[in-house]
Amino acid sequence: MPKKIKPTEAELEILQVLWTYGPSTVRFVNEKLKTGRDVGYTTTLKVMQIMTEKNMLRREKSSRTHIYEAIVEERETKNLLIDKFISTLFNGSTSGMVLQALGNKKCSTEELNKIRNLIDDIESSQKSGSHE
Amino acid sequence: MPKKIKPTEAELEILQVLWTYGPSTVRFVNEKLKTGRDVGYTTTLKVMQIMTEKNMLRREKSSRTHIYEAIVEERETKNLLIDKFISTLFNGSTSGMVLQALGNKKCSTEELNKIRNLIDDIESSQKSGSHE
DNA sequence: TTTTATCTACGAAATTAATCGTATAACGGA
DNA sequence: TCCGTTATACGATTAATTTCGTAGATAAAA
Repeated sequence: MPKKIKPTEAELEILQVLWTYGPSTVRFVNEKLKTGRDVGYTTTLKVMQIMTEKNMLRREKSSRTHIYEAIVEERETKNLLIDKFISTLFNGSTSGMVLQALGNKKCSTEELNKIRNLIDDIESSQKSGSHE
Repeated sequence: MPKKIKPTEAELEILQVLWTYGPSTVRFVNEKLKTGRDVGYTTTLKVMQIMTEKNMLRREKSSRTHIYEAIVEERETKNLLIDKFISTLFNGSTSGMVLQALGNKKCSTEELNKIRNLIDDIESSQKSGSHE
């Protein structure tokens, strides 16, 4: 099998920064984290070093200031996390979770339309049946 | 403010059982958990006792076999968890998460229709504007 | 060239979670 | 009544996570 992906809370925050902004320095990541909560520089450094050991990040250390990049794939990782979330909290029902999420938070009309279009796509491709 | 809800993994599993099946014994909950993974009876007991101390569960101890019931409200708790999930992993974009969830897992046509209907409802109530 | 600021490395404390062993009490059937 | 089963209580351990202080190296500024 490939690999077990089980990032901790702190690791997820860091991954999200790296996925969003691309390869970054510890300083940059720490600044981003600090917008949400209080966290020291060396704390972030340490976690990122550990993540590198775990092969979740890759590090470019040619210059004194290292640049970190996420190795773990964004889509794949998030899919796994969503799966787990849904199976633990919604007895495996994707629609159950989606219904609650949509009922809960407000989306713009535009966003809702995007979702509707996706649903249309899924349904039509299901009807045309073809694949499995 | 009301209360902080931050259940651990193990606690969430237990809550989900209690939400799904209603007030239950430790034995029952443990049986349910064991369908997914290996976990000892006293482990489950201990966690449920701790949850009771934390006021997440209420316990009826009139008979020798205690009955536990979730105090924390299902919808509210799940909303908080979804919020956190979305803000950590999708930079706060509900639609981003929903799109990925739908793209990821398969839903039945019926489920997709339920979602579509919900979207319709939301949009029409947004147009009629009225409230707030 | 000093001094000051900024990095990484590293160790280790503090916290939090999860797991289980053992003790003890109560119940139920033979 | 006696024994095996099933409960809860509780302590303790293990493991994982998070946090940060300090040291030493390098760069930049004065």
